[in-house]
Amino acid sequence: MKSAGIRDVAQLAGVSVTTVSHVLNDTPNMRVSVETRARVRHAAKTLGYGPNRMAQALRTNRSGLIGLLSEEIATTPHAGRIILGAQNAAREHDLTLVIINTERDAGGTSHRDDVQALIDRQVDAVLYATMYHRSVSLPPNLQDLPAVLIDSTDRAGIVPAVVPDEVGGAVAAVTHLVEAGHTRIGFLNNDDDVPATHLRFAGYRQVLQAHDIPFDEDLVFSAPSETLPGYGLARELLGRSDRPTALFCYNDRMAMGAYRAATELGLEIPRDLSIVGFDNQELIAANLFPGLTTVALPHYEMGVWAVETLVHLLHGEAEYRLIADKPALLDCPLVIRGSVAQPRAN
Amino acid sequence: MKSAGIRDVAQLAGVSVTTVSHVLNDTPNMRVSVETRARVRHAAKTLGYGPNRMAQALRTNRSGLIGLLSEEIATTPHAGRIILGAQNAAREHDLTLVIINTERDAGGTSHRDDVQALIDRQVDAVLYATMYHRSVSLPPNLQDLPAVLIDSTDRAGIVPAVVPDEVGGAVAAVTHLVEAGHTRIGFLNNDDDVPATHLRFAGYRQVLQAHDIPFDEDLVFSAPSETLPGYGLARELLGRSDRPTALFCYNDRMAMGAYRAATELGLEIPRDLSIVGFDNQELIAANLFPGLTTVALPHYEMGVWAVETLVHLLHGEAEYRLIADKPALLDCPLVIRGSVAQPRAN
DNA sequence: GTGAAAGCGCTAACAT
DNA sequence: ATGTTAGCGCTTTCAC
Repeated sequence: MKSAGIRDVAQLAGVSVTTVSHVLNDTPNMRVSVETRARVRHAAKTLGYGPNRMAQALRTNRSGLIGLLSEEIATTPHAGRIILGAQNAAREHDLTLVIINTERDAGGTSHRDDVQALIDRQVDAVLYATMYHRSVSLPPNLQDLPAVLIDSTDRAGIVPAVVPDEVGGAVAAVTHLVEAGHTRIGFLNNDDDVPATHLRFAGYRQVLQAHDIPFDEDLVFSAPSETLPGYGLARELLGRSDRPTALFCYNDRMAMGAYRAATELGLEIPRDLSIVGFDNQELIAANLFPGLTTVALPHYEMGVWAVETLVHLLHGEAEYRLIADKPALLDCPLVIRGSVAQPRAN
Repeated sequence: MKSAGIRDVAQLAGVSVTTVSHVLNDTPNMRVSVETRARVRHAAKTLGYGPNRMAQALRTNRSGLIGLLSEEIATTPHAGRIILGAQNAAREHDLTLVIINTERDAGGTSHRDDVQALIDRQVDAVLYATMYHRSVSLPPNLQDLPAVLIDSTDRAGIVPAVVPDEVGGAVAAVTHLVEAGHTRIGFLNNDDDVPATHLRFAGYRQVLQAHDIPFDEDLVFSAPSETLPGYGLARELLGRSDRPTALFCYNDRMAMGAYRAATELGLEIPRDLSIVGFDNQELIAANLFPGLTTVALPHYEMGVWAVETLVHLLHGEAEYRLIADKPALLDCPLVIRGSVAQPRAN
């Protein structure tokens, strides 16, 4: 049994397909009597009618599909949260998400081809998500379509973008430490030249300054943002006689390294050393002991924001064209677990 | 400028739309001269022609969309790997993946509704993925469509399914330990009544038996498969005077707990204690020190397998209807890092 | 307040 | 070897 079509509904309701279409689409200023509407709605429900999206798409030239071009879906749970947010928001607007994975930093025309694949599939718009916050130059054919960037900014400043409020997150983290009573706060930073490196550092300095704590450059170390380098840095920093009482780490992996260093040095967390991380990677943060207090990245929220913005763009709301100017900043909330306490009285 | 249609190509090539359609679709036993074909192809390329998928779908009643219904996309990286595999395989067959997230164990008709949402969107088939290996009963409306289960089996045995070869993975893990010289091997098992619990245990016993190592039930402990319970179990098992020289852990999180227990007891891994995990959660396994030797779950491969099977199903290849009988088992390879060594000579 | 009919871009049965 | 044409299921203009 093939599923019901609009004419089946029309027939059952004893009206024309036109009327059915009007009623079911709530066509603005249609003129259909209340009883007729009820009859049509009832007939549709009885038959379990749902419109054929392909026919609709063909006719209206709107597929209802939105493409999500994402880097490295597989590597981190972050992509999952973006997808989830985007997909939930899409459903609200009766849009469907189609996903294409793309290589990071793939050479040549790879991204161009991925965008093309999406265009070939008649997507109405595209979401372009990178796996860490950075500045990108977009494939030229992305210009043909409404688009929104997630977790990166358009080098050319044309496409609206949404990124985490890195500074705000770092401020929240370091403030938390300061409010617990710490004044000697080490910072284990990333050494890549990416926005997060500079912005989290800026947040760190900002808090010190706000609390009149002198900035001490001997407390700031940089290395690749992995567990092992984090460990190495922490060993060094914590081995000193004037060791800091707290550590702010660029990310949870570095914090994991710091945990190990602390353990080896006989420092108990949080009694002897407070630590806060960044990224809120559940697998790490929730499974360390004690649980790592860290800053969450708003991946879910960025997914939602991006779809909402796309919807506005699709509706042609002019003001949204302008928001490309400045990327939207989304809150990075602090997630408190058990790795922060007052510094030990000396 | 709206994109070229088939008649533009026809006009440019000086042929009819039929011919263009035949040529571009490589329609079986069409009769078109070689020169004409070339002319058509060239015209298509010149115009940058790509068929309108919506029109195609409407006409052929095949959308080229396949729905992936996945639980908890956001929670683990596992979903990402399934998506990636499925998406790569889909692209090979010119299929597009549309993703819907669904709640785990959602009550009532929720899964039914999710499947319906996919059907409403004219997907040709659906992939149904759960986040851990188990047996499920499927929403009734899934029967209307070709479907394949990923990481779970159909209680009713109707739908083809693919799951990890848990026994094989456990065998590989424990064999690795035995071959390193261990004979007292503890097992930290999950205490949930899920297939993996029983199958990994079966693999463990199987290896012991194959090597004439007597099974000692005092070496097997169960608890929820989290870090903290893993820690507790390991403390207990390793605190004994006749402690095992190696631990096989149900998953990497429990192994992470075991690492902590070992550290606290002054046991150095792998010198004093060898550990093997399961799941290969990179974030944990690669970031522990030393790196955790563990067993990888074939999520990517299951995604690929599922799409390939779906394609066969869609082509109506009868034999594939039968494979629902027995779920396909995919290899769980051992990933060797640094947590296994010979037992220390006494 | 309602309906007839054109047509979105394509495929495929049927002519020629 | 190539062309004509109906029609997929819907929206929308226009007529009544």
